[in-house]
Amino acid sequence: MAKQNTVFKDAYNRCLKLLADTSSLPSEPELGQLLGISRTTVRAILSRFEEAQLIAWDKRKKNVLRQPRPDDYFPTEETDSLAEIIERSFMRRILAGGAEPGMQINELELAREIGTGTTSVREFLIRFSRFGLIEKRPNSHWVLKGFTREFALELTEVREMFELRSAARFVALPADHAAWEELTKIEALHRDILADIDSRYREFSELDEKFHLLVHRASSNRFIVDFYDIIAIVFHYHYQWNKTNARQRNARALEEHLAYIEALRSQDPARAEQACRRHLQSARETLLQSIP
Amino acid sequence: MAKQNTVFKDAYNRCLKLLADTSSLPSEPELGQLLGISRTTVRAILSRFEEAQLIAWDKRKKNVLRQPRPDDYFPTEETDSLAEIIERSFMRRILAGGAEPGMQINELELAREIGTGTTSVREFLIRFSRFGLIEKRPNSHWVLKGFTREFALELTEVREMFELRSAARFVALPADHAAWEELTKIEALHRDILADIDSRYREFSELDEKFHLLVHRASSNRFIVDFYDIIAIVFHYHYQWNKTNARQRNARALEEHLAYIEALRSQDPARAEQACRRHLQSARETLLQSIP
DNA sequence: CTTCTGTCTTTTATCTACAATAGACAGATT
DNA sequence: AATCTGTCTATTGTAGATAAAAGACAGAAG
Repeated sequence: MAKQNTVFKDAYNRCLKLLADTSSLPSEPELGQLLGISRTTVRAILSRFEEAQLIAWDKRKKNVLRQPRPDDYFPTEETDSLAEIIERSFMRRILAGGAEPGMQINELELAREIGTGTTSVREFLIRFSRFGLIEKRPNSHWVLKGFTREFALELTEVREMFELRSAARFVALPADHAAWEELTKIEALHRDILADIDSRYREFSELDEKFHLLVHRASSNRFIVDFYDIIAIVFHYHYQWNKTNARQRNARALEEHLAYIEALRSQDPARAEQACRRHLQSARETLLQSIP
Repeated sequence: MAKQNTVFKDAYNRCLKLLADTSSLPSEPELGQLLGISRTTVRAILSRFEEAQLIAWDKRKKNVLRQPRPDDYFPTEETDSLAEIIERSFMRRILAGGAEPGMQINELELAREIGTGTTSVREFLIRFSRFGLIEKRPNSHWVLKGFTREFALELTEVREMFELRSAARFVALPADHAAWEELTKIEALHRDILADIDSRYREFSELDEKFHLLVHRASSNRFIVDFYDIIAIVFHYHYQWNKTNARQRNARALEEHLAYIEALRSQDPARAEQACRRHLQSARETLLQSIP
């Protein structure tokens, strides 16, 4: 195989859902827009729809013949891009599995294990190296630096610098900035989850990422915003395999977020800084506690 | 060609210099250490030396037969790694040439132009993307974000945060830390260059990088240290193609560095901060002036 | 005359192949 | 006993090939 057709399969699945709601599909360019793909792929999907007797397709007419059945969908495993597969597989090895710092990482072995070519693994490692967890020895292997205490401390140090600066910018945002509206939505979600914490605490992780990213964006600084990727990925995977006290931890963070949000909304720099510091402090402690 | 033998050629050239100083070469492992290469490559070099009648090689005896001549060396163009070639070529296009923000970057075209395979170009772009100057549209081209005023402002904002923090750490370094000794050496170099500024001002660039890297290292934070790569590469290439007032600019920076170094050595946090701020301020102004 | 479709070309994502380089091991040498 | 060399194997860096996806353009349809 030269290229996985995951774009096609994923868009096909999403297009099946669109199809469930109408009696005829829109034009090819419009579908492309809607699904975020090129017309080439749109046409591939339409062809397949026709073959599967889902639509009757003649030029501009794309009439729906029947509702999609569950077995019309491609299995979800097939819709993940190779990069996602490699990322998950790799993160499991280094964050969940007992990966010792100093361990060598072998491109070929990794590729064999994941069942892909070396090129993709290599490109993943290059992209991943900016997270500071691995390092390349030229003409030789990669070295795992490990998800250690020092790593967590260095990460949180920068995070705190950046988030404090971003929070300071946030309170100075003009009243008509879209971020305020976004903040309101996020606040409401916090209250929703908190009201039903026992069954919904798992949704916190995603919300956390959204909230902090919103704050970081206020910095209008690409380096600060980009750095948040590192934080997000580390927290995402780390807590995914480390669920001790998840309910309690998330409940506390939700409360802190609410105080933080209120402080931001007050537009008082000192209050915002204080609330931000308090939350970052406890986030840091929680992270450090969970590292052996 | 599967792999360029630049490691071999570069090490060959360096080994020729070693050969000029002795009548017999050390053991293979020792040579490997000295040149930073594996024994396989050492043996390849020794074989070639033998062919070129430079040495008589029999097991442990590697007697020098004659002094190397200029034409024994490989031309320097052949000793640059592919990554270096691609980097230079690319940086010239985007920093020197009139590259408009929003311009599309095409892997295939770039590869053809440089005369290399797409894989290497692709990997370079991935590595380079962390500098915030380009961005990938998945399944499609890269977009040049451009070396604009905003870029410079965002870069310097983070730089200032990081360097202030690092300088604060520096003054707190224990007296026996190797950084102090390094600082003394760097200071001496500053004075040397300043004493003969008219003919040596071009050496500033390299010294500047060394000095600031030393300061950043005091942070003991990999993210801060790694970030300095971005600053270094941007300044390096930018001033390489932008030499207006280079002599004057460098002289001023040298003076500021000396004040900054003295402040660091005083171990007084307030003085260090002040000197650091002053220098960063003028570095920022100089950079912004040079962007249209 | 604007938007759509059919067709064609170009580029990207990925695999495979192979020379350069690194690295391992056993026997030779000091 | 320690270090070195000869030989062999494994991995990396890079090119080239190919299917998937993007994108360009002319003619068709509203």
